[in-house]
Amino acid sequence: MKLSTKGRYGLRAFIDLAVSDEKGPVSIASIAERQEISVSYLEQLMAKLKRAELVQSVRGANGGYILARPAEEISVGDVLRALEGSLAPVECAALDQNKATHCNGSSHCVSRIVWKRINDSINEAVDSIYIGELVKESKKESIRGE
Amino acid sequence: MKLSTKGRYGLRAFIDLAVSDEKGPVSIASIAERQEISVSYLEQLMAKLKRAELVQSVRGANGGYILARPAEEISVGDVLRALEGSLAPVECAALDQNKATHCNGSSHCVSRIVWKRINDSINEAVDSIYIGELVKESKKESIRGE
DNA sequence: TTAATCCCGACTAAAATACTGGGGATTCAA
DNA sequence: TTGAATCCCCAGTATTTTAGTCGGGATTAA
Repeated sequence: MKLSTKGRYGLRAFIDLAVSDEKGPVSIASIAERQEISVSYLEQLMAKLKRAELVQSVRGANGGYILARPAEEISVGDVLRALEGSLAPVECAALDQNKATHCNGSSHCVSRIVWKRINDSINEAVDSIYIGELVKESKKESIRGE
Repeated sequence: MKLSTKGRYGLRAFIDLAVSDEKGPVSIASIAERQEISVSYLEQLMAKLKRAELVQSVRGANGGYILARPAEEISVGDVLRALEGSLAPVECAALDQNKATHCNGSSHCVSRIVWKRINDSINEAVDSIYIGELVKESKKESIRGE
């Protein structure tokens, strides 16, 4: 049940970007340096975030990435799903109750009740935290000099 | 963020066992057949469940496995953790706030707030469902002939 | 025109997952 | 007392996924 480095690095990178967003485009190179992630790997992560329309890119010299929407309107769930795909612990948990194909030939799969509950609770957790909050938190800490 | 087959098959197997528990020891072979899991793979899963003292084994002919405690007292969390290890989405989420080594050299890791929240919500979900409930659900359905 | 950027696809190494197989130990029952 | 039905344990292996690397191209500000 581990989150991959896509999600882990990607969220860190996104927060980093959001913190500096107001100062204009933030380059991959600068994020990579601060967050100690390789540039080429980070490129792939940013591409996913762009495809999901969470960031916009600015090409050419002095370019970089900016948020596509205010940080207050982007949830952690948006970011993680863009990076990881569905966060469902098991495929069928994300599907509609009726359309779900039954797991094994026989009978309705009882454990699906469990997968559904886990799925819902994960989504509720990530969709209730917004990047804006994390940015605030992050700025608070850098003032304290941590 | 996917659960591995250990957790998926293992929970199914556990529920299967719990449903038949009252009729005496349930053999791996019979669970494997009903749940369409290979015998040797299932052996490994049962070994984990035994180590976690969730089931007891009865060796020899007519042997098999029985629950170590009533199904009402075993949570889905107990079973999944026995099979999968920690369900934390990221290592540090499970650690104590203070003892946690900081993720990268600099500063306190803000995204840890997120990992912690996800971790808590997963655990709350799995620890609030008991195998007993799933057994009841399962019996209900087989009566209805599903 | 050049340097700083993003962009893209292909490749690869390492790790994790999902098994398979063989032989041994126990115990019931004929 | 023997044999079949069990659990038990460990080692091997194929496949898939992850986590990256690499090389070259397109765009744009200065």
